Amino acid sequence: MKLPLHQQLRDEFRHRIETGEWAEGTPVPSEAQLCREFGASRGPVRQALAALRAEQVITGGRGKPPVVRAAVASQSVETFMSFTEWAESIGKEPGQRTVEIARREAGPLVAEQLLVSAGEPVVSLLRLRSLDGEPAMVERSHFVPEAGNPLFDFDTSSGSTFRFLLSVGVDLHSARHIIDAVAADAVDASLLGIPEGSPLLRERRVTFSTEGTPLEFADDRYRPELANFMVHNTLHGRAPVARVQSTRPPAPAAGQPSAGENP
Amino acid sequence: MKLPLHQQLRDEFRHRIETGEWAEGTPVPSEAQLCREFGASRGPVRQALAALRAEQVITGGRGKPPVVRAAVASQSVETFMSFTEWAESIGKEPGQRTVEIARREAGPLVAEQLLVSAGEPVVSLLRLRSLDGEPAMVERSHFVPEAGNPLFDFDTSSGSTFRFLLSVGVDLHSARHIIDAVAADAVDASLLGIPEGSPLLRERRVTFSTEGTPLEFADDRYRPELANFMVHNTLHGRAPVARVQSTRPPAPAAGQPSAGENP
DNA sequence: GAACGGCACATGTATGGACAAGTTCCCGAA
DNA sequence: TTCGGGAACTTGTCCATACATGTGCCGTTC
Repeated sequence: MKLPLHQQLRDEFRHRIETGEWAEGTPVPSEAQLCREFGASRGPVRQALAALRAEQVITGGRGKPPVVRAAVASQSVETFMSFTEWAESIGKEPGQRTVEIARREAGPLVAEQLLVSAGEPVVSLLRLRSLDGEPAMVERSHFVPEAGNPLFDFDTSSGSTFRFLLSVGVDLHSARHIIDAVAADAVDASLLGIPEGSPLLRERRVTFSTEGTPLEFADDRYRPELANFMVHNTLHGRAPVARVQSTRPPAPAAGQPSAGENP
Repeated sequence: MKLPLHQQLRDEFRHRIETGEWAEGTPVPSEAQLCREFGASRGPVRQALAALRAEQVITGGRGKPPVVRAAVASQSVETFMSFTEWAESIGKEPGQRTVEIARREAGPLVAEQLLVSAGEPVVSLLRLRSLDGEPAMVERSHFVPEAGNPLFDFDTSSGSTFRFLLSVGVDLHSARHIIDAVAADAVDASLLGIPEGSPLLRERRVTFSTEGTPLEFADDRYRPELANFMVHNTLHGRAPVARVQSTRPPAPAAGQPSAGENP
C-alpha cells in the first residue's frame, strides 16, 4: 500500500460509517481503542478523525467521544449532486419522465461548455422530474459520448442517472454550479404545468472528471416553490452548500397544478 | 492568554498575511524557522498552517514551502457577505440609494426569522443597489435594534453597511442563505426598471452572532442578468460558494432601463 | 556548455510520551 | 433519597525525535 496511514484510516472510518457499522448518533470507539485495533499511534488516528470532522461527518469535544452525525449532514454532497437522492432524503417520491434522449451534434453553447468542437456528437437528455408526482424540475443534460453512451443501456425513467453512471465507472468527480433565475419558456411551462413567463430557479452545472475534463453540462430549472438552495457560511472558513426543500409549500393542500395554457 | 498555542499561531499568521508582512505569492518562513521564532515545536506550527491551508489561504507541497495565495481566494467570504466588496472585486462601481430606513414594529415574518415577538421594534432598510450606475439589486434588510441602531449614525447611501457594522463592533459571525427565484413585484419593477413579473434571483439571508442569535434578516433580489451564485463541489469534501458575475451580459450596450410602469 | 548526480533543506508521516481539561459514572456521606 | 466528590476515562494540547520523500541547487563530469 502506498497510501499514508492516516488516509487509510480516514477511508476505513468513512467506510464504516457509510456501511452503518458505526451507526449515526452513536459514539465512535475511543482513540486508544482505534490505536490498539490498527496498531498505530495517536497521530494518524487523530489526523483521520480530524479529516472527518472537517467534513462534518463526526462531531467531537473535549472529554466527549466523537459522535457520528446525522446522515443528512454527511450526504449533503450526494443529495446535492443527485435529484433522486435529494428527493429521498426529504421523504418524497422522486419521479422522472424522459421526454427525449438523443445523440446529436453539439450546438455552440454545449460545445463551449463541454470543451468539444461544435458539431461533435453529444448525448442529450430532456427529463421532467417530479416530487410525489408533482412536476418540480425540467432537466436538460448534455453528456460527452464517453459518459453519455451508457445511458442508452439504462431506463432513464427508472431512477438516478447519477448513481447509474457512477456504477458503470464514469468518473464523476466534481462540479461547478451557477445558480440564477429565468422565465419559463413554452417548453418549461408545458412540462411543469405553470404559466409561461413564471420565474424559475435555474442551476447550470458542469460536471468534471478527476482530471478536470467536462463530462456533463446541464440546465436544471426548478419551480421555486418546491426547491431552493441553502448555504451556510461563517466569517472565517468556507461554506458548504445544500439543496433544501422550500420553506413555504406551494399551496395549502397539494392541489392539481393549474393546467398550463400553452402548446 | 488562554487560547491554545496553535490558535494563537494561526491568528498571528493570518494577521501577518492580512497586513502584507507575508506578501501574497511569496513563500512563508519554514516550519523550523517558525518553531525557533515562537519557541514552539512543530506540532502547533503545523496545526496552525493546516488550518490556514484548510481555509485556502496558503498552499503547500512536499519539499516546497507554503505560499501565500492570491487575496481573492481568502476574500471569498467577505465578497459573498458584502455587496460592496463583491462589486469592487469584479471591478465595478458599487452604488446604493437608500429608499427608506425606519424603526417599526416587526411583522410576523420578520419576527419569526429574527426570533423576536411580533410587535417588537426592528430597524428596516430598503435600498437599491447598483453596479456602475445600473440598478442591480433590491435589498430589504431588517435588523434587531442592537445591530440596527448604529445605522442611524451612518450614511447608508455611502458605502458598505457590512463593513460599518463590523467596525462598530456588531458581532456578525455567520449566515444562512436561501436562494430561489421570484417574480418582480411592483416595487421591484419600479426600482430596477424592469417589467413587473420579471424573474429575479432572490437570496434570503439570516445573519447570526457568534452565540447564534439572529441579528439581520434580509431579502435581496438580483437581476439575474447581473448576478448569479456559483458553487464548486467534489464528491468527497465540502463546497465553498461565491457570488459571481453573470456570464452573459444583459444587453449589447447598457441601454437605459425601460422605465417601470407602476406607482 | 549541457546533462547528470548528489547534497542540503523542505515538508509529510509516524512514534511515544506527558500533561491539561472536560465528561461520565459510581459510591459514599448527609 | 439526594447531593457531592472523586476516580476513571476521553479528548485536547504540546514536546522531542526519527525517518521518508520531494524540491532546488551546486558542482562534477562528459
